[in-house]
Amino acid sequence: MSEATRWLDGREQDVWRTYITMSSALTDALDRQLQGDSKMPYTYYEILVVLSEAPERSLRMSELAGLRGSSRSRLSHAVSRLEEAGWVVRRECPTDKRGQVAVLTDTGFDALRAAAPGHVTAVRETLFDQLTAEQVDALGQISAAVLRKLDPEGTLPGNREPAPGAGACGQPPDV
Amino acid sequence: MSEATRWLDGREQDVWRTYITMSSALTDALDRQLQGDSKMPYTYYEILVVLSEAPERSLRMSELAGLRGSSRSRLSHAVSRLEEAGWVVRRECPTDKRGQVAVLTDTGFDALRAAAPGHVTAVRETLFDQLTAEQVDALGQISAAVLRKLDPEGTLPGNREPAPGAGACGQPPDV
DNA sequence: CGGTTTCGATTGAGAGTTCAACTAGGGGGT
DNA sequence: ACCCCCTAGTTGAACTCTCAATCGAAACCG
Repeated sequence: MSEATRWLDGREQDVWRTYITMSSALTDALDRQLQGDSKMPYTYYEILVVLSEAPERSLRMSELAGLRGSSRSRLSHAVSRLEEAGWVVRRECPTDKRGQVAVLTDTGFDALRAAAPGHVTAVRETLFDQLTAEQVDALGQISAAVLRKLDPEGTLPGNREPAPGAGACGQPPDV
Repeated sequence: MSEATRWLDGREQDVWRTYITMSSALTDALDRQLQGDSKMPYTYYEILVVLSEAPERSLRMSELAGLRGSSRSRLSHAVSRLEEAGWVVRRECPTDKRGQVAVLTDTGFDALRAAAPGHVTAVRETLFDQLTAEQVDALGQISAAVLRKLDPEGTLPGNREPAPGAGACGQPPDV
């Protein structure tokens, strides 16, 4: 606090402004695409993806929250909403009576399978099709470096080594 | 639509997951820092920044919305909120009776000046301090490439050539 | 064991965003 | 003038997210 602020120089300001504008425009575009085509916000899509890859297509609430870097409260609200849609159900946890387990239903899996192609196509067209192979590599390294700072423990997906079953997001949902 | 979906390969999935996780964690962190230290969400901070750089520290509502890539509705709600805080006032536009002009107040400017150091420090520590000079360059080019696709007309800040008075975001607010 | 603390999860209120109306003023064209 | 349409901006409802408060269940401890 006693240190003088290290302001950004001209180049850094340019990069920052361009990055933050691109970043919000990109998530906006993906959100709109999913909401329009599949009636689900992007954050809910991510929940379905994570569940679809989990064993038994089910996860404890707090594991799900941790994997998604979202608060317990947010997840609780979200799962309530997904339950209304019939895409997820809550079950009691057999080993811990405080716990709840979220399970992806068949309907939810179908909804995910229907939503995936449009989403992946949007990601490919807006992001990967605009970049060279070297830029894709660079983006991966840059993201990993920043993420290490934001999440030193490496609990978020995409941080540290690729997770064991890490497919997802861009893959066709497994049969 | 008749084309087969071009799914992401393993490397692309990794990059995408890492990027999207980093990106949301970064905006979350910045939002939290600003909300905690300065009682304003990041989107409102951006509005104050844009206003502070405009001539007379004032802009038409729709110009402000365009520059920020946000909807008119969103901006209208936001300005209402900023007006309650005493940071912005609305004035009628002299040349167009439909129009409204948002003007940054002195109080608003002081709030911005107070918020800037903490925000810039957070950006520097989480982003720029984690990257090499080459990576900063690469990030700028990657962001610009994706933004060209998302905003072909180049109306958003950070797209196309650096705007005339483009300082902002990382600079000490001008006296 | 009883008592306290911590943990897993939910709830409700408050704030921000989106979307679809809606109001009102400008700008042609005839 | 008049009519039609487009533009600028606002509004309210529905939805998501955050934060603080809450509650029951586990874990810990003397």
